[in-house]
Amino acid sequence: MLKANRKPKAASARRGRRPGSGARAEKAAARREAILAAALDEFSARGFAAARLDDMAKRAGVAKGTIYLHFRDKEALFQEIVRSLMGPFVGTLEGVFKADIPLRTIADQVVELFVREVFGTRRKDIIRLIITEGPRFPKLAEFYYREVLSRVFSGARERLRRAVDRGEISHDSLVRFPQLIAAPGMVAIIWSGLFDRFEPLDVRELLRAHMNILFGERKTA
Amino acid sequence: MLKANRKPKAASARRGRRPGSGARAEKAAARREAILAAALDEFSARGFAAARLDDMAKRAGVAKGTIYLHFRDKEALFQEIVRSLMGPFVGTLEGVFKADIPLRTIADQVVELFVREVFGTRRKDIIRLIITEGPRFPKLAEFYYREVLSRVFSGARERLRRAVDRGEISHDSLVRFPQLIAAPGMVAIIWSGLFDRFEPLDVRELLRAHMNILFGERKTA
Amino acid sequence: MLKANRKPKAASARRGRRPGSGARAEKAAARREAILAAALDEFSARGFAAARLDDMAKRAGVAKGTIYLHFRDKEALFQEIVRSLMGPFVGTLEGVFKADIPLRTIADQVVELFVREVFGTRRKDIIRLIITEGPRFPKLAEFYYREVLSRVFSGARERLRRAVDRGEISHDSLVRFPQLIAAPGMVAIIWSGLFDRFEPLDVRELLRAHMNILFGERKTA
Amino acid sequence: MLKANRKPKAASARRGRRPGSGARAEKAAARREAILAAALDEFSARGFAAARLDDMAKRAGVAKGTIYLHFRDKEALFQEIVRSLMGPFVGTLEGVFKADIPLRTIADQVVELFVREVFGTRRKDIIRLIITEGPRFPKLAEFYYREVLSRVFSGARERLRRAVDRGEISHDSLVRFPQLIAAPGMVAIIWSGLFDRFEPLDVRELLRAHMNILFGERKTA
DNA sequence: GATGAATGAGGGTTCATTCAT
DNA sequence: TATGAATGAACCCTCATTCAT
Repeated sequence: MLKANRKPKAASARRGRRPGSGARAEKAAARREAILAAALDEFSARGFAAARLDDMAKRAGVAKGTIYLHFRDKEALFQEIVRSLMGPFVGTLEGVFKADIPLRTIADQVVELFVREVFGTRRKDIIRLIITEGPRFPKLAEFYYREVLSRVFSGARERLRRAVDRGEISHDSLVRFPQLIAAPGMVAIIWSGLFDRFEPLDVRELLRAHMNILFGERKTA
Repeated sequence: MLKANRKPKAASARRGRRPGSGARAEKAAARREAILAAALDEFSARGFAAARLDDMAKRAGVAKGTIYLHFRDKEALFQEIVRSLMGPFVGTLEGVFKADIPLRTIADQVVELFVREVFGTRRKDIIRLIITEGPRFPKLAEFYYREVLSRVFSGARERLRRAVDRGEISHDSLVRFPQLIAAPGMVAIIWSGLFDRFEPLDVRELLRAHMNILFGERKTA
Repeated sequence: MLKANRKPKAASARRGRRPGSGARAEKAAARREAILAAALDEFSARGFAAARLDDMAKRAGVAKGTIYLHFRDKEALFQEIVRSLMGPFVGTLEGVFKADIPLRTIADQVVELFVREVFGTRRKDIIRLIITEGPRFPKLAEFYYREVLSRVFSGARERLRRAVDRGEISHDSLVRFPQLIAAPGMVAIIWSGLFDRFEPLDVRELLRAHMNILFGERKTA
Repeated sequence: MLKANRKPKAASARRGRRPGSGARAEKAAARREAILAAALDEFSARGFAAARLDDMAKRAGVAKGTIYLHFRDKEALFQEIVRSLMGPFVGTLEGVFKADIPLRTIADQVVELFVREVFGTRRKDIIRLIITEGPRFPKLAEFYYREVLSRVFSGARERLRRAVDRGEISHDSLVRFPQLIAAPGMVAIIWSGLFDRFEPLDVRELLRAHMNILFGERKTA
């Protein structure tokens, strides 16, 4: 399941199934994952249009036709990458917002989570792909909005409203515009793909500075 | 010069020259602009790779071959769009930073400038294209960094440093990371292309809220 | 291997292997040959630049894309035609020069060989193509010089030197200029493509007359 | 009139015409010649198909459209080059055959004529073009056969027949195949375009050796 | 299921030819 | 007459998708 994911092919191994079909199913699943990983590489490197199924197949160690056994077409494969990688991550973020900890601590954790679990993994590439290819893939944008953004924003807004009520913050701008919290993270991803060679960006410091402005100064972790 | 430009064909009319060659030059310039505008439409709608020169020609009312009289190839045409539209805009921004007005006023003007001169024009599309296609066009990213970003950031940093010295702001985070100022604008552009149909974003309000957080509350202009 | 070749698809039939892959390999080879033959037709008829891959594909009974499974591009296809047809022929000629027979007999055999194996086959077209397209294909000319001409001339010179030593001929002009031996053959090929409809040329007689002048009269073989 | 020709634009100047139209006609003729010369350059360098009218126009110092004022199309221009350059040369050759001099002397003169007036001038390029492009231009081949070859061969045959009658030569092979006389010259032209960089050819020596074989030894001129 | 050879539509680019000026 | 901008047909090559093995 690409690199950013866990539990690879355990499901069938845990239960005592017929070894034959189980092994076959496992192999099929492994292939599917290999294809997804290879496809992400290629999509990231070249963009949707320029990425070649031939290269993905080669990279995944399968024949070109095999891809079509797992995905209807190039577009379906592309969308499935996003689906399979971003879905699992949402829960983690929702958990942070629901934890009974000070807002400032949440901010710190979100920064660390972003740096470690997004910027440091393939999820960075996924988000970049959503940004770069999304305009041409309405269904992808919709999926991402429905399954990721709306849920994350919803959790964030809830917690922020509580923060306003409790006096942790003095205005409701962030409730109205949670985008203001996420914006520097997005910009960091864009920047890294475009301008890092001219002017590298210390993402963690960028985000910390941002959180300090939003929620008040705090010593470095 | 696409839509965001002024003075169409005045230059030749002012001087008293042979009508023939002047009219021809004018028409050539008009065609060039028509091609640029049509190309921007197509690039915006489909992305660089999927945009067809055939469609651009049709939209511009010229033959396909005519495009090659004005631009070496598809890529040169693409880069020229960015060049011709963003270049002239940099000076305006630099002027704002150099004006002898309070930082807070500058912030307001930048918001208005962005809303009116970027978000309300084709420049929004240009920036979106830089974001979406830049990763595959190193030269484009370099041009944009060199001719736009570095100059704007340089002007901004200078003014911000003065603001720190004068006590207009109490920290130097924005000097280190001018990206923090621009981030919501970028996010607004991305958002508008991806999620506006699910959740429209009031860009002016977003940016104002952001400036309020960065530089302190202020009544609406 | 075009028409000048033998043994069609026997190789795989002889051994007892999986019928599938063998048949596939055979078919692939057959297609390759069909493409080469069709391409030679088109190149001969129109010249390199004007020959269309589309026509070759149609003539070979394959799709246009199939050509690119076997040859990198139009030029590679062109060079491969020359390579595959002329290569095998060199050895035959070399053999004649090395045989322990009188020079005059060699001359007769060379005439017959040329008439039967060059002028009567596609090799005539190949040589014509080398003459007509070579100036624009330095690599082709080089290949032909290296793999064909220099080897044939080398063999010829060696035998001619021996002939001088033995007194079979009284001068060394042909050692210095083996081109003098080949010239009428080349002219015959050129003539046949340009002027045969105005004045047909009896190639065998032409070459015999030439050999008679070079090596002395002889009754017809 | 290309380089190999004389008397450029004298015709009109000699007679006392209206200066206006005369100058105009002269200029037109000069342009025509410039175009022919430029076209020969380009055709020689790239072959008929790959030669670009654009380059010819540039090289001739005229606009592209001007070419069409003098020649119907690319093909007509090509044929006209051959026509205008080879025509004048035929008479010279015919004269040599008719002169009252020994056959052996004629042979020497033909060699010198070829080396100086063909191999050392643009006529070499013309002949190469006839060889390389002729197969695709039946009308060109016909013109060349009718206006050049048949006349030259006719003159040569006549003289050779006389030579046989007089006992200057003992066989009639050359009467039947005048090509045998010309062959090394043709081969020299082909060779120079294909293989000179691998193995340069001393054309004069080649032709002298050839004539020595055909007509008997003779000291170098 | 897995393969990869085969397909053929599609698009960027070139360039001979035309024609308004 | 001369120009050269404009045209658009033509063609090479790519690559997503199919399907016989």
